Amino acid sequence: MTPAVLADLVRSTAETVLTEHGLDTAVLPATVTVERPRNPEHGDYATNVALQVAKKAGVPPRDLAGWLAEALAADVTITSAEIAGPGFINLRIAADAQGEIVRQVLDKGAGYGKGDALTGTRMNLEFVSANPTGPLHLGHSRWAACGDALGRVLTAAGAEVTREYYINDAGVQIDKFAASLIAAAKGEPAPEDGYAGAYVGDIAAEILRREPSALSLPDDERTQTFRDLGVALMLEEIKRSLSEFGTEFDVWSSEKSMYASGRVEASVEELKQHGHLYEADGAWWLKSSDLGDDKDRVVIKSDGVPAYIAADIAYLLDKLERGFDPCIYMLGSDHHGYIGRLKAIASAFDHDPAVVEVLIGQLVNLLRGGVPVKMSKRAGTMITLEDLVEAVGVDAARYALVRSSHTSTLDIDIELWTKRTNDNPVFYVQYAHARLSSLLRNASELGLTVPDAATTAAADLGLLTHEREGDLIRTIGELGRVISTAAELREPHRVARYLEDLASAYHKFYDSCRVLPQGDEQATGLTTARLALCAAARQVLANGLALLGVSAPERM
RNA sequence: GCCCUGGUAGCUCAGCGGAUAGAGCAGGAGCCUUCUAAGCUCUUGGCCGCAGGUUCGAGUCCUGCCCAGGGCACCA
Repeated sequence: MTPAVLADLVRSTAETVLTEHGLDTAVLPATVTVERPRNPEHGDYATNVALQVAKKAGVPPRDLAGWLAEALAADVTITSAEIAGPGFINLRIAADAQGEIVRQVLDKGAGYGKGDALTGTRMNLEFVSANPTGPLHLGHSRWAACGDALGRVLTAAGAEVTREYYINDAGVQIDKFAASLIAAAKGEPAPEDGYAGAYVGDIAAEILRREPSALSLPDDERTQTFRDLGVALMLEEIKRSLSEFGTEFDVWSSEKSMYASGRVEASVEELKQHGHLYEADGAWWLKSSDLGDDKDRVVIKSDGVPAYIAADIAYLLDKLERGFDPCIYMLGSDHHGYIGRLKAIASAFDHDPAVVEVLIGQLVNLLRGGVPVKMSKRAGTMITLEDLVEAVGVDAARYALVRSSHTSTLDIDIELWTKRTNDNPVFYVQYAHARLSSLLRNASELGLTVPDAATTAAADLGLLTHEREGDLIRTIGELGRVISTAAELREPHRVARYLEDLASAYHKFYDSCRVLPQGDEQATGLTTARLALCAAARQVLANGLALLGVSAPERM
């Protein structure tokens, strides 16, 4: 009896009950809420459906709850159904019915937890998109971890996801970068407004290694060489950092290519023809204030050069033409002003502005023992992704970044995330997986059969009646809902929190339920059932960690 | 001035309108001849920033205010 099956049972029972009392079944929601109560005394599951529909149905909630409870209690899978409070129904599930959750995990394996809530949606997920003018810093790291995890979660919920990185390889910042590289190559200090940091010197040196005569080229060619090689090398390094961080992209889009391919010109022309652009003070403006934005935006500057937004327009149109809905942008809080203009652009192309979905991430601070870490060897003042990974490792870095809601600022304390105790959530969760792996290895060494998809039928899961067993099974049963909720709300941190609950449920089970026989004891049916539960718990931990891109170690 | 995001235990943070608001850490007291003690158990600790409103029911939704961070370019 999975939560979804239980919800269906409650709904269909409610339908029957309403009909029997001559009431309209249309008042029932499409899916009724069945949740695990915080207080275990309130049962295994509880439903508030009577409270929800009583008013619409025109009956007192407790009366409706009473009828429903009586009908539910008649089902063989339900051992008790009691009315509580204003009209909740608290349910207890028969152990063998509940054991079906374990069977389902073993049956589906790595696929357990996947759903179809988002099946049929083609999503574009753009994240990181850091300028190729410097290494990835902490803010980018947050998006690398959250974006990657969100991509995995959305995919698990059935969406078709394209992960995309937009390379700002055109414009003024790139020119400044090139100028900084040239200065560094000459051994001169960085120009004002240029890029400092040790990496500039490294890249300049690499350019000179590849093109020893680069400095003596004519000005135009020299700038061109340093710009192109510099961007290529920086991008290479960014890609390597991301790859080592376990974050992969499907599509790398280039701002420069938006111009080269004529997309910028074409999309601007299209806006003109639709009457969304007007000329004033020698510039072309997008009439975005008519489309929900705060103000109008200059698209073509009075000197005839397209403004930055021109490429954004071309790029969004490109995404829309590729058929994505929604187009998700993960941006730092300093870019929240983008929301209005991006939605305005979508509107200008006759799309629902809701096609543009912007997630705004707050800052990340790095601390050591409560003291802010300030300097980075590499980037001068910024702390880089590689600094973070060097300090705590990939698993802890990813987990720390994805564990909290991206809407709140985040403090990551190096001291905490390198601890090997349960202060450190990633170790707590990984330890549960390692502990389970060890237990299952020991079972095999004892010659015991650990139930799998093929042999699960032999296990009598109705023997799992201990409170801690039930709690662990029901927690395992939540993965599907956690994934669909995390996907729909775009909140991958829910997966991490869930894993901590699951690890806790497992550790508590482990503490009070002996699995393997000791001494001269013989394995019993309970041994087999508990091994099945352990195999399922391990699978679910592994599935959840995979969604976060964090490893599930066999040993620690 | 306008916009965005926070404000929940000493600290770091959960909490998709539900019951007596949670976890970890920190403080206090316990549990290893036995499957990994990187674990578990008990315990101390709350005007959920403030004030109204909607609701059978508000930490959660709405309005106003206070505080903190960020943003409001013919920059990218």
